[in-house]
Amino acid sequence: MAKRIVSLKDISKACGVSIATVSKALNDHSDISKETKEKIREVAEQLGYHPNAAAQALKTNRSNNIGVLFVDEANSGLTHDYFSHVLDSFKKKAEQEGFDITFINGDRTRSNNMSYLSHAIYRGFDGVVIACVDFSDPEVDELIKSNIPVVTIDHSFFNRISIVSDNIKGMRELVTYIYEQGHRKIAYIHGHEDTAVTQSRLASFYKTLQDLGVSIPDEYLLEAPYRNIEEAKKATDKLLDLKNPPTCILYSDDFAAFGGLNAIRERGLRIPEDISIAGYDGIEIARRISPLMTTIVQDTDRIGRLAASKLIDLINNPKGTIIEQIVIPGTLEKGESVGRIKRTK
Amino acid sequence: MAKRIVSLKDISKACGVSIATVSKALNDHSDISKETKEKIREVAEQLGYHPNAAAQALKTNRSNNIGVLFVDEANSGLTHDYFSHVLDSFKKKAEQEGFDITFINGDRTRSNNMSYLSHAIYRGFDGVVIACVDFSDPEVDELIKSNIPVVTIDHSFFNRISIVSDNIKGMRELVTYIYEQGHRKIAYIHGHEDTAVTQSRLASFYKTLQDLGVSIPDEYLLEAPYRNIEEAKKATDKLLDLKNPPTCILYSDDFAAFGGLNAIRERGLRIPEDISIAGYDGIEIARRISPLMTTIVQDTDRIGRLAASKLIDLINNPKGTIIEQIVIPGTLEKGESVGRIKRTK
DNA sequence: AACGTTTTCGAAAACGTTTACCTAAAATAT
DNA sequence: ATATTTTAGGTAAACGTTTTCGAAAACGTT
Repeated sequence: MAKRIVSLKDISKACGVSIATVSKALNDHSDISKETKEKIREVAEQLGYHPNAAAQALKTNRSNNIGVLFVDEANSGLTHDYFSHVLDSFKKKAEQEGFDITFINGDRTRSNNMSYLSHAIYRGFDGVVIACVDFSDPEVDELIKSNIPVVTIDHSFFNRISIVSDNIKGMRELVTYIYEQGHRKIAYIHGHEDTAVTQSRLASFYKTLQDLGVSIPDEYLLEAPYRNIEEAKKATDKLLDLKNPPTCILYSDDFAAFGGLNAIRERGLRIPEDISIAGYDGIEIARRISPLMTTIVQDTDRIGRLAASKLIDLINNPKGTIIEQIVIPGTLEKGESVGRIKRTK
Repeated sequence: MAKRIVSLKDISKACGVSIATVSKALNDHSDISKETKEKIREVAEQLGYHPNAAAQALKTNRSNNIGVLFVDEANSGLTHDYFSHVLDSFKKKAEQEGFDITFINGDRTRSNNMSYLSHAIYRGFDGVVIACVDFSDPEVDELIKSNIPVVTIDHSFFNRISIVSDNIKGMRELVTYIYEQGHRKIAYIHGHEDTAVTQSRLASFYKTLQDLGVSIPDEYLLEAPYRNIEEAKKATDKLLDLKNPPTCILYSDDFAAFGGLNAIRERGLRIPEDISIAGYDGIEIARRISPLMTTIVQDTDRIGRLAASKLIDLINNPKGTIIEQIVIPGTLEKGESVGRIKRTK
């Protein structure tokens, strides 16, 4: 870097005023005259001045930087459809409000090892958003319990703001719709049981069926990892091999549902004529190719935006911001992968 | 934040040594005795000391932070399959090397407006990686021409390191394979013409056909935005309506190819029996559902990793790092969406 | 015993800001 | 005319580091 970086001092010298005056002028304080301000701004521009985030952060204890912890089972929230959309929306909102986004280091192998919290303190994040992660991780817990403003997504903690997709309502609507199409033999290949998301959906699945007066055999419930086409296919095969197979299969997500689709097509069965399937999430591809997937479209845009906006509220007003759990409803996308069954009673 | 942040000074007081000694001990300098180092580290740990990135950056002019500029036409590199995978790989490598990743603000509407370069200077990024962007944007140009270490992805600039996917070879292999399957009437619905990627593929498409002695009518070439299922479908319809329709259609990417698939299925045609299609990128879903897409799998993992590793080389050794354009080959995934045509000569 | 060398540490400046407090002049009020 | 307030700007400390330089102490060598 041959180029020296131009600082307030350079401007102050060029303008014949003090450094303080320059700082105040650039920050539009009221105790600097209009003329001086203009002069200083002009010179700053001309000299190619850029403020120095590090110095500002050091002095003000404000980094204008938000830490993001997005990790999924596969250790990459980035390539995860649902979370990448949430993150994208979060990022847009945060940027509008003048914040930058930095990832909280997910690599546990590096030499200079730091816990999530250490990392957040080190970088001086004004706040942190957490999602898509093993919330039982003690490091995550440490971060959440710290005094850094935090918002969690799809998992709630005591006395912390969270934004969660309404899995209860989503699952209820989905199951009800399927029921209304005449299905009574409904299977569910759900995700890993120890996540809050799975638990909500599973509970709602049971509850809805019970309310509808439908009872299903235990063998209709299987577990397969989220977003895993292969495992979902295997589970589907198991269901199809049952003496009394289901007429409709729910999956943990749209991706997994494609695994089911593979299994079903491999047997020469048709969707939805011979068997129905439904996904969850509403990722683009599922809503664009045939058979259009019956699914719950999660409002990733709103989730991300709200997470950012609540976090920023919390940053700017730690005492005054109400701590709440915000539930964002999804919408049923009927699609065409669930067919109508004539009930002969 | 009621909690005072513990600094070197606190440690120095607790240990009865100077701040300088603490700093040196923590940084493992050779002029501090083993005993003192141990003592200091112990106290630091016990006091819950965390270094302050801002202070370090201010003093050393090193932020250990890399700026990422990933913007596509839809203004979100994050939800873009190809780029999110590249970014994910980049991030992993960078984190291993002790760097954090911060997005260079993409929002041009915010009040505190800054150019990309301003933003990079403001944050003191040690380096910058650019991809997925309108490279004709003057702001991008300004950033690239600056003296900040930079690596670009999928676009090359004079005297700058770039990592590019081998679109020439990829397209050649794809077209050659299709040719070998007997196709002579090959159409190409390509992406927007002013990107380097499109130009490479298009040139290779022409060249390969010429080498193979195949000539195709102008009407076989259409443009549709990348990753746009709707537009790809429309373009496909146009091709299918031709008096002399193609037997195989290439798309700008796998996503667009699904648009073609829709158009084709809507007419009751079968893939690949009645018509063949091929995508590009090799995104997961295309390789997992039937018909398995014939496509070129881009090595996103290697592209991201190399971009990070070259950028870090450049950061650590600005003079000594060779400036080169690294070309990463993709691999042909034969899939099953391109069928064999019996040639009756 | 005298000298040189090595080891270990500290003092202080510097990085680029912000801000509490001060001062001098100008404007206003009495 | 003086007293008071307002305006405009400056001084200097502080944020938490790193690093240069110097100095004292310990050690080794003749």
